[in-house]
Amino acid sequence: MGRAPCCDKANVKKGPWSPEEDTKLKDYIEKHGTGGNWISLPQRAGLKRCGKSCRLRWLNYLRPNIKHGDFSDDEDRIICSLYANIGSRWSIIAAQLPGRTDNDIKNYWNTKLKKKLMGMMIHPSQAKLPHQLPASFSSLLHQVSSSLSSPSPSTAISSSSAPSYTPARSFAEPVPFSSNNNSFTTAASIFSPQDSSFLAAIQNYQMKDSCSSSDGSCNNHISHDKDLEYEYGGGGASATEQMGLQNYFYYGVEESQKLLDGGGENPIIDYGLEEIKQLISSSSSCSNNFLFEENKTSEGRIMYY
DNA sequence: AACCCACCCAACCGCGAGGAG
DNA sequence: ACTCCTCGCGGTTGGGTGGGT
Repeated sequence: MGRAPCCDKANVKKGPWSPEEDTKLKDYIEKHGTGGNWISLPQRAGLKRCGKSCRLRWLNYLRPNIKHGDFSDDEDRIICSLYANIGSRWSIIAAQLPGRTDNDIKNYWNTKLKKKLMGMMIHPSQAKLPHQLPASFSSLLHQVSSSLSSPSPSTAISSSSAPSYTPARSFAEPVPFSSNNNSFTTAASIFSPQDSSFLAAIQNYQMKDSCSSSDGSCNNHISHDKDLEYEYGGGGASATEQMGLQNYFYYGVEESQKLLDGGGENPIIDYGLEEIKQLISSSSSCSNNFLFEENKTSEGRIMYY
C-alpha cells in the first residue's frame, strides 16, 4: 500500500511560482504566521498549492534575510569543513551560514564547490582555500575524487546503498535556537585542534577575542577538566549525550533564558563571556573540538565534544 | 540562425522522526 | 502501544539559460 498523498494532487498547481502567488503567500504569513500547519495554509491563504510547496517556497525564497548570490571564500571554507566532518547534513551546515538555505548550499556544493575541490586536488597551486588544510580535507578530497570518477556522480556521495562518507567524528546537532540563523552575525566553526591554522584562517570574528594571542591565531580549546563541566537541565543531558556533546557553555542572559524556556529543570549556569574566555584560555589540554556561536547581542554558546 | 550540450537552481518527491490522540 | 498526521530533511528532477559549434 502506498503512502497517502499530502494533498489533493489533482487540484494543486505545480511548477514555478508566479509573482502573484509569492505575494499572496508572503502577505499571508507576514499577517497571520504559518499557524503551525503548512498543510492547511494554502487553503487559508487562497493558494492552489500543496502545503509542502508553500513551506519550501517560504523557507528557500520568500522569508526575510535570505541571502542570494555568490558564496564568499569564508562560506566555502565553512561548508567544506563541515562537509568533511558531518557529510551531507545540509540543514546543519545551513544553520551555520546565516541567510543561506540548505537547498542553496546543497546546490552550490553539487554544482560548484565539489568541482572546485576537485580542481584543488589536480592543481593544488591554484587553490584559493587555506594553504594548510586540515587532515579531514584529505579524506574529503578522496570522497570527491571517487564520486566524480564514478559512473553516477550525482548519487555517489549520497547513495544510501553505498555510502562513501563516514563522519570523522560525532557531531553536535545545533539546538533549536541556532536555527534562527537570522539572529547570528557570524558563522560557527567546528574544527579539531590540529586544524588550528585553518581555524585561524576562517575565524576573523568574535573568537579572536577569546584567544590569548594577538595575531588572531587560536590554539586554545576547552579541556576535559571536570571543573569546566556543568549539568545541563531537563532532557538536555541525555540530548547532549546523544549528540556526542560533552558540554555546553552559554553566556548572556537571553540565551540562557531560552534554554530554560525550552524546558530545562535545573538552573542553567549563566557564564559571562569574559568567564568563558577565561575558561578557554586557561585550558591546558587541546584534545577537544568545539563549536562556537555568537549572536548580535554578544550572547551565545560554546559547545564542545 | 539553429542546434546541441552542459550547467544551474527552483521545485518536487519520498522517507523518517516525532507529536497528538 | 498503536495509528495518524505533519514537518523537515536529503536526494533527485527538469525547465531555463548561456556558451560553443
